[in-house]
Amino acid sequence: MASTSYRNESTASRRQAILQAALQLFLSKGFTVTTMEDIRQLSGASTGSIYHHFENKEMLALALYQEIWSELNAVLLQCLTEVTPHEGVKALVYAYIDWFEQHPDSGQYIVQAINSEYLGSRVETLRQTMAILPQKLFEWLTPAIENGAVIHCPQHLYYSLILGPAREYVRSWLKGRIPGELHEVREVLADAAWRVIARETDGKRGQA
Amino acid sequence: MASTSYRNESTASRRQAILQAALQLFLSKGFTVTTMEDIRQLSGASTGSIYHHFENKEMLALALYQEIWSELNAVLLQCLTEVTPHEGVKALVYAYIDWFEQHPDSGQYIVQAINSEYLGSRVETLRQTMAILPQKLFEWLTPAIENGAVIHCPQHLYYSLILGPAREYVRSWLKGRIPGELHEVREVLADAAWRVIARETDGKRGQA
Amino acid sequence: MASTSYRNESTASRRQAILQAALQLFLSKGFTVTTMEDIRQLSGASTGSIYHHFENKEMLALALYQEIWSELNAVLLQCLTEVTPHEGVKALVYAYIDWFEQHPDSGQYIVQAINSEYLGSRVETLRQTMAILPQKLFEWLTPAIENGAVIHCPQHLYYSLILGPAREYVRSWLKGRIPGELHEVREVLADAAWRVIARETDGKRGQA
Amino acid sequence: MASTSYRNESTASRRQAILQAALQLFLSKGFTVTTMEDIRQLSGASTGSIYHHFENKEMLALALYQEIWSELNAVLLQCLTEVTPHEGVKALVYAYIDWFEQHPDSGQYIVQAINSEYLGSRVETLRQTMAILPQKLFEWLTPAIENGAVIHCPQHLYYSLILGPAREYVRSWLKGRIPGELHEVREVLADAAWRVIARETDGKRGQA
DNA sequence: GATGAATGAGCATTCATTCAT
DNA sequence: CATGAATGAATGCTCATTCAT
Repeated sequence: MASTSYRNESTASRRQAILQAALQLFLSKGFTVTTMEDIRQLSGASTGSIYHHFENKEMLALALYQEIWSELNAVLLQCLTEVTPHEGVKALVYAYIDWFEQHPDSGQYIVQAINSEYLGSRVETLRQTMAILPQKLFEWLTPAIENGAVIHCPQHLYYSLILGPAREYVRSWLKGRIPGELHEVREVLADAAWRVIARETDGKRGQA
Repeated sequence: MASTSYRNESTASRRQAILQAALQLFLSKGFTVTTMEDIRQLSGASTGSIYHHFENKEMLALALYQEIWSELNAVLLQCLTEVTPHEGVKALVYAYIDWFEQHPDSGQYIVQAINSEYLGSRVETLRQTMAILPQKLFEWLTPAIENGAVIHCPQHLYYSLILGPAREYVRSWLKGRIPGELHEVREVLADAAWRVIARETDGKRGQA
Repeated sequence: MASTSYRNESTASRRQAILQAALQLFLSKGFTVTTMEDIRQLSGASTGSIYHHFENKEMLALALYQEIWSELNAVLLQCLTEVTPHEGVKALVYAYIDWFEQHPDSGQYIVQAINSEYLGSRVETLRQTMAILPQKLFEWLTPAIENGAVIHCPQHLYYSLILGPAREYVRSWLKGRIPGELHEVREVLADAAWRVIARETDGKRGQA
Repeated sequence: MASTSYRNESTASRRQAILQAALQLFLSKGFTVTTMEDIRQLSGASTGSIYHHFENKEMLALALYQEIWSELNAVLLQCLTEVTPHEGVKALVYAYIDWFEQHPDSGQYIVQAINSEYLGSRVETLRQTMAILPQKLFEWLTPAIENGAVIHCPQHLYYSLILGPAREYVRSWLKGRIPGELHEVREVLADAAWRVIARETDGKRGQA
């Protein structure tokens, strides 16, 4: 019983146990079909405890989303401490891909939950949280843009240009449509990401 | 049937009304969230009548799938009466694309239902029905294969080679990811379909 | 299909088919649990046809009771044509026992149905029908009572005295509590029945 | 529990209230005809509460059976603390009869429920529970059997020999077929029970 | 007489949520 | 913070019965 981490009875991890159980159930059965009773049993928490930590089922799904997104976000934000834009961008793509490879369940959830109806109504709440990274990224890139190392384009596009391809690839990989391991394509995607936003003087660009 | 004015639903179409209501609801709310009461109200049928026609909710979803698939199937099978393989294959792709453009709701349903959990258990029942067309297609192609007009390859591949690209494109279009109208790509896809299976004597093949 | 008599499509036997199906189902599943749909399937009749012949489920159970009771009654009434009381009484017991041995299902039904709740409200209707035999029996015995061959006692007791023991025995036999065949006890019960009501001059009576 | 005045049902007795309501309804209307709504109204519990305590209607009937059987069992087991076999056996019969006289409803239920279809499938579950008493009885009798005070016979027969007649009598009394009060026959049945299993030296046995 | 589609009240059961302890 | 009994609206489904053809 005490072997699985999410059934640890310590106060702090009770919340985590619930989130962990919800994650597994939402992924395997879907949000609608998963009952609070399912979550109660798998998490080892009592009904009341679940409602103490989360307002209701929908908010639990939302909290799960935010929890996961924060983790990923933290990992990505750390890349913005790299000294050169080239290194930073490559680190970003590497980190993005590595994180999904190491957390396929969490990754699966944030990829599919955002499109689901049950979070639809709360999506506004998420916008703020999710706007942080693109903003930070732009701020971090600003010096490079100003000194001409990076192309000049609408602010919100940098994020899509850099992580868009990786995101698309990860999505397909999660759906099982792409065999193999994610890290095999890290370098290709990272190089591409840099080439897309780098202002280059030679003719390499034409090959992309 | 039409003699009594207060019967706005003829016996034959009551079943259709239920299927039509179910289709709209399953698409807009999802299978699980849709209640039999929803279907009852939208279709105008009574609870008992729905259960008279369909064993239960799951079987209603299955029947809806089969009904739609049969329609599409009939349209496609008719193409196999074309005199030349070239015309037949092009007709097939045209018909496939046109049908989805004219029946986006039905199309949406059969595309997403097959992957859903609620039909999962009954999918075996569908296999038989769905195996008809590939088989008929192969039989129809056999003369052309034997006289060398069409390439020789494993039997079950012809269907995928001919309709696979169209299917993939339609899927994306249904998800709203591709703007524009479907029929704009009919010709391209139809030509490609023929080129893929045609045994050609000149060097055109290399360009594909 | 035509092999079992109760699925014969001829108009006359349609009613019988329904009764036969109801009998089997009421015995095996019980009245409440048996559905009209069960009866419809086993009888081969349509829903409407069942309701054409019987007002509702309760009345069907009642009609079944009366039908069976009439059969048994007819058999017993015929015994009252025997010339001597002794022969008549013995014939009565013999007929009673033989009928139950030959119609265990019908017998089971009339034995248990009379105690059930669902016929309770209609039992009054049955009283009249069921009062015929005791009355006829008394009338038939009257000459013998008057000439002293048969004891004198309250009118309604003759029936119980004569057929009571056989009835009790048959009841137990039907419940499977008594092994063996019914006719093995015919003679014992028949003799006892006569001895109970016969006015005898010797001392045999004391042994009973 | 008693501190808040508006809680007329203490937590512990809510379950009992449901069982009590079910008992009365099952006896008066029968299991099939009794609805959960009936039970809800009579017990004062909410629908959800009933299902919180009992898995479903069938399991409620089963729990009721076990609850009652346990009570009777406890009473009977206590008799096995009597010092002499003679006293113990008499106490057993007395206790059996007294319990049924004091709890005619509970008694009625366990007598008829065991033969009903709705418990049929769960009867296996009951076997274990019900095998306890005969086993304990045998163990308690063992010394007396070994020292010759009690006859030697197959183990499982002792229970039937001692309580069989009382059980049969109680059954008839419950059906209303036997007038009078149960305790009037306690002594006769208790004496008989002892005489049946006692190994006696004089000729009294022949009179039984 | 026969058919079977249609009806709708009724039932067992589920489940998110509340709240006293 | 934790517990779990309690709540009751909602849901899928059943089934006796009706009725147009």
